[in-house]
Amino acid sequence: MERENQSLKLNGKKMRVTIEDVAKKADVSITTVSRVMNNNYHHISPDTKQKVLNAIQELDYRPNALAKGLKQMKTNLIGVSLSNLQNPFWLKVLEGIEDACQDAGYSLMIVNSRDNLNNEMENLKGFIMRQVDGIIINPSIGSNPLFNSLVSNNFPVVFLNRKVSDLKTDTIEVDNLKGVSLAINHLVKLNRSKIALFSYPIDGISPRIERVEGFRKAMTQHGLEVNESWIKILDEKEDCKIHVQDLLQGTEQPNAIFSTNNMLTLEILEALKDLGVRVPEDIGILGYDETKWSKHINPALTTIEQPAYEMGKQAAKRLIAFIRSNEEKREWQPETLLLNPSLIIRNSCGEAL
Amino acid sequence: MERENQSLKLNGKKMRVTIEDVAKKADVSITTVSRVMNNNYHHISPDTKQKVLNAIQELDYRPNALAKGLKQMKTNLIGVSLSNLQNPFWLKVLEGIEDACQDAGYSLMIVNSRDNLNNEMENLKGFIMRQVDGIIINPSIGSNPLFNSLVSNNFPVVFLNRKVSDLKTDTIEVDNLKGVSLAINHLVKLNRSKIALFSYPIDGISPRIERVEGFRKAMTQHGLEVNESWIKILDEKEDCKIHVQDLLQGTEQPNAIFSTNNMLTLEILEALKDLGVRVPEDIGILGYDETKWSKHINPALTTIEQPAYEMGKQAAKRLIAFIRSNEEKREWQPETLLLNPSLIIRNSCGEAL
DNA sequence: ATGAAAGCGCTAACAT
DNA sequence: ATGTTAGCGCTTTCAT
Repeated sequence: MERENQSLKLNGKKMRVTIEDVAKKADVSITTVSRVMNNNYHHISPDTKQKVLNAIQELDYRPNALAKGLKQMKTNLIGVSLSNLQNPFWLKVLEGIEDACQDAGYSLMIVNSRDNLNNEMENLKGFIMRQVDGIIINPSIGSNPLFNSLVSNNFPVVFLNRKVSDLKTDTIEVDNLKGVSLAINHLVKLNRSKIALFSYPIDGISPRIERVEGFRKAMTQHGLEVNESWIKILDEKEDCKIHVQDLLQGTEQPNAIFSTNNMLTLEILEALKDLGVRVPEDIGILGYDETKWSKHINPALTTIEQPAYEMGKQAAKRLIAFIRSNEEKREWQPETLLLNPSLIIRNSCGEAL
Repeated sequence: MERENQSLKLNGKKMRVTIEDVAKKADVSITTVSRVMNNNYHHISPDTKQKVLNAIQELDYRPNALAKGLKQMKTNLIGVSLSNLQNPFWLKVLEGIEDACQDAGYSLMIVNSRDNLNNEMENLKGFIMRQVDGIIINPSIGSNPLFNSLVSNNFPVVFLNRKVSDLKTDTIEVDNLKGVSLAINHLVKLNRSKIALFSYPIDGISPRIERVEGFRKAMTQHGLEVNESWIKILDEKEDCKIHVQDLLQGTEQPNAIFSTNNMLTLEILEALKDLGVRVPEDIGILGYDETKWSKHINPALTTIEQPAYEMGKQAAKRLIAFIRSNEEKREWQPETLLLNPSLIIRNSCGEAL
């Protein structure tokens, strides 16, 4: 084959500069080039080092990560699989992941499974084939059979937010029971104890389970009764207005709505506005997750804040420790980290009334 | 080396199943395995094919994409570099990119340069080293010296939204002049012709330039005068309230604000609220970009919508065509695609008054 | 219809 | 201090 003009443009096609080209230019062996790049092992004379550095610069050489990864069985790539990138909460998480990974020299491969199990499986397979060093995953709906195989193979995975039953894994969660309790306490304190709850379908998703369960628990603790018909579970595609309407047509009416999801909160607010119901005069609303817009909507939203950035940061740190531990053939003990939510008080529950 | 128990778990360490393992299990050559995987070339007897398929399944084999990519000089990976993932506009774009790429069998490597030139350069270098087949980039602030080298090497790149001067490239843009004209027409029609403009720093960013220039142009066309002190340029870290205050303290006051960025709009709205200025009674506001929250803020925002999803989709399609063209050693003619914005009328400009 | 072998670009023993 | 060489796991030419 035409082993020669490798480093020339072939009819306008991109040239690829390889380590060999650098070696030739610097008049050293490729090993030497490799060594100065990774400033590895044995001392190298300042002279040759400089020669190599010059050659690299002149040729604008960039090592082929595929070759390097193939050889080293390590890619410095971390796969991040998120269930729903549209939700700004996850972008905050992502920022935490990004920062922690950048510090440690890892790049990210981010995929969006859009709460679809099939997408998630395809994405994970892609990660595996691309030989990522580890995976951070916010599981989508449904139980993914691949999780089991990953975990039992001791592959570095950290789960985010949603617990995966039966698996002993690293998981970063936010204390949902506490979050809900914060919310209900606040409402009760404001004499808004006739509380309705809105949630997207539970579908076995742990935070959703915990928020609804936590709701019952918190209500009970306050000696309050839970009106089952005030627990509204609805699909993302469903018309929220119908449920809100239904809620307001009962014999008795709630004086507060606890929305367990930030996107859902927007839907509820719109329905309320359409129906001419005033917030917070007629009904209070308390949301989950702080967002860019929380304080700008009308009225400014009282909400449970989750430490999203921190969550991402911790997940990445944990994963990287996991990866290192595997590299050094040490044992790894999975752990669950529970972060604390907090309450941001604004005006949507009638605080200023 | 212990070439044997390759496919066994080494003290809990993940096993790697290779093509060789499959070949052995199916009692064929690795070539044959490769062939059935890629159902390539020569016919293979149904018998052997089935044997191989079985072996693959039993071993849960997944080909190593690094090795494959190294050999084929092709990764089926597309790098996406965005200037600001926090802005929901870009997530919509991303969705379009995702859909188009998935259809064509490409995976994405998404990075967030956070409007920082250094990050952007590092991210691009990472793309190159990882041998992505092409890059979609929304340039961050500043001129990136790498662009030149990419483009002149005929490397498949598509630019999004921001034009890169002097380079003959594929670029997908939205017609900013038209967008601004839509906005100003609307305002004038509502007798809100004393218009102030808010923008983030121009910094040579083409859509910002065009929106401000377009503003002047549109005003002139309506025979309106541009009050220079009403053109407010401010940094993301700056306190927006000061500028709003300043605006309201002049001898003459605007009756409308045209905000050229969706994040900025939230800031302005907050400042206005803090200052006790009513929207739209005292002043109207018209924003750029439609978002999830646009209709939920108070009052519902009248805004210029950009076809974000379409933008992403077109960019990806264009890039993939570029890649294919290179693979087939055909000539490629870069083009600029100009998409159309539209006006979404709600209540923030006093439409209902 | 199937297989042997070269080689993609790199790193890491193992020389010297 | 530097070089030689054997792979990493795959695809692809060339044999058979």
